[in-house]
Formats: sequence, C-alpha cells, structure tokens
Amino acid sequence: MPELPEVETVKNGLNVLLKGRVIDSIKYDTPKSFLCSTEEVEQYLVGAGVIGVKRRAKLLLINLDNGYSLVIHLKMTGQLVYRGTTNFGAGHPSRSLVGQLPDKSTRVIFTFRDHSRLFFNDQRKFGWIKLERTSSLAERVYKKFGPEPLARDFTLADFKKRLLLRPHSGIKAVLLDQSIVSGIGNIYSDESLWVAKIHPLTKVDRLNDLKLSRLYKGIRVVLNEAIDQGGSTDRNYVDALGRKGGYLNFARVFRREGQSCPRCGSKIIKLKVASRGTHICARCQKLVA
DNA sequence: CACTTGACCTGTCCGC
DNA sequence: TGCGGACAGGTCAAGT
Repeated sequence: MPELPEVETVKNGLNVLLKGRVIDSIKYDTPKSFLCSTEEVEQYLVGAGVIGVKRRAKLLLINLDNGYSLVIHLKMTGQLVYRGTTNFGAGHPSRSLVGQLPDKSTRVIFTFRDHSRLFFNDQRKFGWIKLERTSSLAERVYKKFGPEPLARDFTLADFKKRLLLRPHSGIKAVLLDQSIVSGIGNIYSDESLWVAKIHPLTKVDRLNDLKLSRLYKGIRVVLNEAIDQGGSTDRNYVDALGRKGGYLNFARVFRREGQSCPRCGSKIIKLKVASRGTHICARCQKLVA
C-alpha cells in the first residue's frame, strides 16, 4: 500500500534511474491505467526527456523537458519497476518480488531510446498515469493536498491547526484525510497513534497538547524510519528496482494482532476504524470520551 | 453541512 | 478439490 515512505523510495530510485533518458515508445493495455490519448503520446511523450522525478503526497511526478509531466498514483498495488539493458532478469531473489517483465499485471511499458524500460504494474487496476502541463501542477495537483508532514517548515502549530479543521472526527479518519495532512495511510496512522499512545477513535478536540505533540513527533519519526527501511511491503509494494521494503519487520502494531505490545507487553488487538483494519494496544491506547 | 460508507478491482485465504 | 464469500486499502462519489 504505497504511502508517503513507499512513494518517496520509488521517487528516489526513479530520479536516479530515469534522469536524462528519452522516451522512445509507450505500450499500454487498459485505458483506465493510462489516461493519455494516442495524440498526447505522439505529441508530448515520444521524444521527451526526463528532467527529474518528484513526489507530492502519494503522487509521483515525472518532469519532462518539454513542459509536461507524467502524474502517477500507485494506489494499493501499483509498481514502477525499471529494467536497464544489463539487468533484464529479476534482482536478488530474497529481496525481489518481481521476476521476468512484463508479467500479467503489467499495464504500461515505457521504452527509452537506450532500450531500457519502465514497467507500470498494477494487479488491481486502481492506479493511473496521466499527463499534465508542469506549470499547472501547482494549481491542479498540489493544491488539493494538505501539507507534507516531513517538510522542514511543518510545525506543531501547523499540525494542530490542520487537525482542528475536523474537531469532531476520530483522529485516525483525520490522519487518513489527504486534504488535512498528506501522505499518511493505514500503516503509518496505526504506527504513529501507537507511538503517541492515542486511541484511533479519539475525537480531535479531545486531544490535549501533550498528545498532539507526541502525535506530531510520532508521525515524523515513523515516516522517517520507514523511508530508512525502504518502505513497507505487505503484499505488492516494491521499489524502482523491484526490491521489497523492510519496515514491517520493525512495525510496532501493524499486522501484529495477537502479538505483544513492545512497550507494555499487553496483547495487540485488531479493530475496524474508518472502515480500515486497525491495530492497537488496548492498554497503551485508551479511548478518552 | 459534516461525516461515514460503498464502489472501484483482483488475488488470496478461510470455511464448508 | 472446489466454491463462495470476506478481506486487503487509496480515493472519490454517494449516502446518512
């Protein structure tokens, strides 16, 4: 489930791997996965060179040298895997989740002038790729998301102000709302709430300064740890070279129902909150009415 | 109006 | 073994 750390990891990989490469051709099957017309492909994509790759919220932005950008959302099962001309086989088997490409989940194939390729795989077809003018990204793409939680200028005061836009909602639902703070999904909301010792159903206006401060710090610590681990691989996620992420080996509560809380030893339980599987320590994370 | 739930998909796992 | 159903969760539309 690509969230901020996974998309950041893919972005870092692609930025190095794709920079300077020129698109030669594009193959795609489902129109739903690739929202560009054949005219757009011919006019704006074939012959375009990659300047760099960026991330905003959970979106990847591939900036091209002709004033256009590819905007990509991986949703739950999307993968972007690069294969150079010398590594057509899979990577090291223990870390790799993808073998020979294309495979049955491949939706789009970008071939570059040097014959290297970028594969967009997506088992569930929820992800998409579209084309935007780079100059309209700020207005059309950036604007609808809340601030980046890891931005240097994102302060505790900013965090409180954003959360208080939804004072009567449960905190987990608010953390998952991309217009409040961007990039947090199911895994890292559970992990951050455990760090901050907050029950996911706690209403925002019931959070005191101590809890808000712990949550603010917790989110930043957890997201940075996850980036260091190359993200979380639950089922499908891989980085730009097809490698799994390692964060779930270090997760405190996510997917650990029945195991012991690493802080107090009490059992981790699973609930449904905001219609998402939710993992908490019932002793550390008490609900404040 | 504020907030919650269902649809979009496919592969996997569980119980019968 | 095979089959039906639940489940996985990011986002948006529809519902309460």
